[in-house]
Amino acid sequence: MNKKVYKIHSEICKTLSNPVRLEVINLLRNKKRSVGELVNLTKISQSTISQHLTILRQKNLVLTKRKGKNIYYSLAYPEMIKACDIMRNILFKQLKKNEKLVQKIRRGK
Amino acid sequence: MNKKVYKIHSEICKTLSNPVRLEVINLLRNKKRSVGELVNLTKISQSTISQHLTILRQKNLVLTKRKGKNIYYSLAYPEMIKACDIMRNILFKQLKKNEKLVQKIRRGK
DNA sequence: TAGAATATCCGAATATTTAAATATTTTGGT
DNA sequence: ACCAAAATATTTAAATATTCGGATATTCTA
Repeated sequence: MNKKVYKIHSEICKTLSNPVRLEVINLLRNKKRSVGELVNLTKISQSTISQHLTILRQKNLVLTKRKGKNIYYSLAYPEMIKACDIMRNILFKQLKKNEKLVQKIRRGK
Repeated sequence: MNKKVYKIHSEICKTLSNPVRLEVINLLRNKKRSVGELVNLTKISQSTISQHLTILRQKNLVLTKRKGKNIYYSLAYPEMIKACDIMRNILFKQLKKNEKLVQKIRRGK
C-alpha cells in the first residue's frame, strides 16, 4: 500500500478525531440538520459548530443544501456511520474489560 | 448519547489519525509482527515506530507477546480493520470523484 | 554479562481547539 | 429593488497537543 494512502486515510481519521465532529456526525446519522438545529441539540456555541462543519465540508464528509433561511447538512458517505459504530463497539468492549478488571482487583483485596 | 462517549470515541480516532500508526495497523492485519519487522517493512526509524507502538499499546489497540528476543505485536480488536477498510473505501470514492471532476473541467476547456 | 531488541527522553517545529468579535449571505416584506 | 434581520461563516490569538529522530536507557536472552 502506497504511503500516500496512509496519509490521506489519516486525514480522514483526524477529521473524525474530535468529539464535536463525532457528535455532529452522529446527529446526521439519518437526518439532515440545519446549523441552528445542531447548535440547539449539542448546546455547543454557534461559532464552534460552524467551524467544525467547515472542516467536515472541506474534507467532503458532509453535503449542504439550502432550504429557505437554513442550510441543511447531511452525510456524504452514510457508510461512515458503520465505521463509527465499529469503533464505538470496540470502545464499549474496552470499557467492559476495564470494569471487569476493577472488579477483579476489588475482589483481590 | 453521552458526551463522554464522543470524547472516548474521538480518542480512538485520534489514535488512528497518523499515517505511521495506520501503516502499522495494516501490517498487523493478519500477522503478528516484531518491532524490528515493522521497522524494516516501513523503513521508518526504530524510535518512531516504537513510540507509535507505545501509543497503540496505551490505547489498548494492540497486544504484545515476547518470543525469544523479539516482542510481537498484534491487533487487540481485529474488527478495527473493518472500520479502516470502510474509511479506505470512502477515500477511494473521494479520489475517483476528484478524478472525474478534473476530467470534466478539462473537457470544458 | 555482553549484546540485541525495544523503550524513553528531549526539544524544536507544527497543528489543533475554543469562543468572542466580526463579517457575510440570504430571505422575506414592502 | 431595497432593507432589516436571521442564519451561517470567518478571523483572531492564546492555550494546548502532536510529531519527529538523535541520544540514551532499559530489558531480556543466550
